[in-house]
Amino acid sequence: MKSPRVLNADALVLIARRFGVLAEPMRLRLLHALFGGEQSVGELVRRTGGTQANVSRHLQTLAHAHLLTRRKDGLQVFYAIADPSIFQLCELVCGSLEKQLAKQAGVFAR
Amino acid sequence: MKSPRVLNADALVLIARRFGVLAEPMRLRLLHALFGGEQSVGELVRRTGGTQANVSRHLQTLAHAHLLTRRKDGLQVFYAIADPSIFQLCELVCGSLEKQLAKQAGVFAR
DNA sequence: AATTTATATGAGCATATGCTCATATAGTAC
DNA sequence: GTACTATATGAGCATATGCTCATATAAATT
Repeated sequence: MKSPRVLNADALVLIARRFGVLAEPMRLRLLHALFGGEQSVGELVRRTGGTQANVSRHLQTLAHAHLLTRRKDGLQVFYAIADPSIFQLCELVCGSLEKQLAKQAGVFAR
Repeated sequence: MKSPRVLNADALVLIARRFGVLAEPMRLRLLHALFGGEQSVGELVRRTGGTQANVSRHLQTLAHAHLLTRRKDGLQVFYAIADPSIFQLCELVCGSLEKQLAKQAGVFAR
């Protein structure tokens, strides 16, 4: 175990923003769809069932946060996961939630 | 590496909520203050410099999300970190942000 | 019971966020 | 050039979120 970080106000704002970017189901949906690799916007629209405008906006949000890379090829734009820590982040949160829900379920399961 | 999870819409909403809880500087401040162990509300008010009302609200939010435990003793209420995955979560995000900022700094540092 | 202390909460305001529709931009094909 | 396709974006609305002030609740003290 490392000693805990000391965090100043600015750092906390940055961290909060990062979490905020991950705090939308559609953005998580997009990240999830990109787990398998680079996809075009159109492909992501099809996969997620969102509107083109909305998907485009969320992709921008993710890209501005440096969680996605953007590559333009002709008419299409391809996005891909830029920050592999996303995978671990999702694993951590999913694991924690699963444990929590299992515990809650246990209250009834006797 | 484990194979990536399959996530349905409900799961994504839960995960998004969890991230949302972490997406406020004051809540991160409170978690950070609790890294060293259980604290009373009053103590947390002093440490964070927030108002009593605001700190109390944020603590509730964190407790409702099962990230904090609540223990009442006489007049005081003590909160503590309930989910140790928080530590790893913060480490991950901090590490990722540091890397990102270092890269951005490098653009100028030549 | 009345007073004091610690915490929680209702109400209201201000700001942020997400969504949609329509339109703009940029690249391709003719 | 014109027409077409893929993506981005401005505007406006609806909802969510956070903050503060005042007040409520709950426990301890006298």
